[in-house]
Amino acid sequence: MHGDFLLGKKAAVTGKRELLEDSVLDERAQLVLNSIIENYIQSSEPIGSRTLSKSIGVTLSPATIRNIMSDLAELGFLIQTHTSAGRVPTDKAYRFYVNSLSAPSSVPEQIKQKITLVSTELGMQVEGILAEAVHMLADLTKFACVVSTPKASVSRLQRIELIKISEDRILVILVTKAGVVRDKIIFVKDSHSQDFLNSVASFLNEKFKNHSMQEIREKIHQYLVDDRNRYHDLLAQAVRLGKKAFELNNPGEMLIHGQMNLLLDSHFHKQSSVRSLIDAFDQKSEIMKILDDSMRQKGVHIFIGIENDFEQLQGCSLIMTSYRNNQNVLGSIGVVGPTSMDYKRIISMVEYTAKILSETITERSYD
Amino acid sequence: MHGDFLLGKKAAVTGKRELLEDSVLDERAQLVLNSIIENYIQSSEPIGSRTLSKSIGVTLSPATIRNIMSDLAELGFLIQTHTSAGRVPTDKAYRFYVNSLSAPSSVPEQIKQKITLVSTELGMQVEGILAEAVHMLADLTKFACVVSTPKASVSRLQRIELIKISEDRILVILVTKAGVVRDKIIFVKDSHSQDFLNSVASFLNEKFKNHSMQEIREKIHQYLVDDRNRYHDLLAQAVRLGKKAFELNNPGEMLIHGQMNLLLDSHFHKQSSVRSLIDAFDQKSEIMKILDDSMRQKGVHIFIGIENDFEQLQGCSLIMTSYRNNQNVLGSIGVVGPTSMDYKRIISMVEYTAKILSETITERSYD
DNA sequence: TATTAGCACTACCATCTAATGAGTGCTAAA
DNA sequence: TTTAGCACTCATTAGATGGTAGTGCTAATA
Repeated sequence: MHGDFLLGKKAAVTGKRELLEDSVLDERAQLVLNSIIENYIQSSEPIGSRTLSKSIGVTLSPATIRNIMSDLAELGFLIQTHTSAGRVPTDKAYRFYVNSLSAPSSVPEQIKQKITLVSTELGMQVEGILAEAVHMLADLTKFACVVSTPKASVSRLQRIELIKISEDRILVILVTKAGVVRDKIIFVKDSHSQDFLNSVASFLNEKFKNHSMQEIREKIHQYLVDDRNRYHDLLAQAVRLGKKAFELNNPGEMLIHGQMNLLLDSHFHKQSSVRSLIDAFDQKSEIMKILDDSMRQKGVHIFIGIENDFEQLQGCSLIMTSYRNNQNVLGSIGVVGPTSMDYKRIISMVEYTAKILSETITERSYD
Repeated sequence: MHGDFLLGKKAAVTGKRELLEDSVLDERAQLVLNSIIENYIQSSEPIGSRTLSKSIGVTLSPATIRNIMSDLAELGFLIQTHTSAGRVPTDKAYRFYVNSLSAPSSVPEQIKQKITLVSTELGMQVEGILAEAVHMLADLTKFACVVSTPKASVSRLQRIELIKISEDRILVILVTKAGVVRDKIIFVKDSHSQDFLNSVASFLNEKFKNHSMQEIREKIHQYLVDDRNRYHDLLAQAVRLGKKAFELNNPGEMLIHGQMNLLLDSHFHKQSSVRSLIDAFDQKSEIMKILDDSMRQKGVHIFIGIENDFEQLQGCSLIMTSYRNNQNVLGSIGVVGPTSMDYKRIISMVEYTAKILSETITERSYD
């Protein structure tokens, strides 16, 4: 009865025990737990036995529910903020809830209409489309939203240009099939004429067009370990410049939007873990790592609270998935929100947005 | 005795009346006013007569100070939040205060050491340097910080590349002397071979290198209004493609950092004008306009609260100045903070940062 | 045996009250 | 012109209070 969604790292490790406990929960306990979670997602207020007894479908007296709740609390699914308060779901409860979602619910037609990327019409590049997507998803979910720009290493070369900037600097421009333009400067010892650079560039273009950056790096490495003297000067130079040009040095970028939404969110507003979240966003690298990881496997990835390796994110949940063109997985997009978010809704939105994003980028790829 | 800083728009309009009132304030009143302002900048709490009587250098009894305060309130320099509270400076008071700052105070050596841009070392491009600058300034001031990327229109062409993407799409890459790489896609009716595009590009490069985008647009316009038939086919095509390629369409970008700082700032925390500020940042266009404006005139530009044309910014103050390379003014950088910010300190920091930024970018310009 | 009703108990929350204190304005004296 | 003194205002704080939503436990019930 488990869902399609992959487990977060921590959850995956403790998978067996959870399974065990899942089966320990009888049907009624599951009903109560899910009901509490859904109520809490709506209201952000602790749920009491009386409230639940009314809102739940089946007729169960508050007392009965209290007993069940007490059991659930003992199993670690619920906690009380204080003695006489209602119960609140734990991260473990959310994990249980998410796993029990059988299929990703479809996005309501009304929302679907809002998820469209219009920037296609303008002569907009990939980065512009990503910016629009991240903007839209943040507005729609009212949480923070992140997207990683296409990894250079996986995408294929469309064209390389070498432009002489000064005696010792060359501007390298890489255009990938995915529609991303990357530029960087390399430093050289010997001065080259622009004409020479043009020859080198056209050599590299001829040789490496349509190859992935990864492949190109490997091939160049090959050339270099081969006895260099066999090649004439142009080739040797081309290879040497090429090595520098294709070195991956930019760690990949990431766009964020909607951090402010989190600050205004009632749930974060109460518990003031905001500060650490802000730091997490400023630091970027950790979130980048998570985005990278979720590129590697298919499907939607969910990290709930404590499951996050990065401590400062342990107060919230992340929902991530990858986007692609027709050739490669390019990057990932996702949402950062409170652990008490409406998983069903957000998951479907992230999924659908990634789908639309993939389609849009595929259209604009240079193939 | 007025300072070097330009007045904000509103203030410039009402300049005469202010001058009049300035002279109405006798020396003692000025002392009291400045003292209140500086106290308030420190504490963010309304200042009472007794407190002031102690902290002020001269010996003046609370009663006397009360009389002076009462006058200042009548002139619109102070307000009370409620009957029995101390006095708080108005925007008008800040304007008076800022105008009375004789010279920009120098940045403490300790801070100067923190204001350095290290990204130069890496093969980092202009945008990276700007990102670092905005980051640093935000961290230093603990407010929000904005910077506009170099305007394409003012900077000079280093090189243009045309790359065939598909039958009807051409990727245009513009490299400017300022070190900015811009790319965009243009759509064409007739298909061209890459060889043909190369000829066109080399023609445009030869013809327009070192000219500003503005000039280039004008020249192309000239060609077009001349009788086209006089030119042979290549030229005609080149001009037509050039027109599209050099059309300015990207409205200019802007980088923001440190919005979060504002949310945590005690002063904004109290009065909840935060929401509108967030909107202002999301909307970008209005802030962009202010950045643009402050490119046009030299010096530091200060907009205090109500002086801002954009309503949602009327709860805060902006301090802006331009940065440049050795050829042109490229863009501007500045800080957005509460009206009760420490103007002296912030102004000097913005100024110094802009200076360092200009130097760094000049070093990296392609001349 | 599982469920439910009843009851005592707990802790939060909003409301009220009174006391405190920082501040003002005004008037009269120096 | 400056200052001291006094009455007054209003925000803030601390206690006290009643109400409410919740729990756990026990005994009765189906």
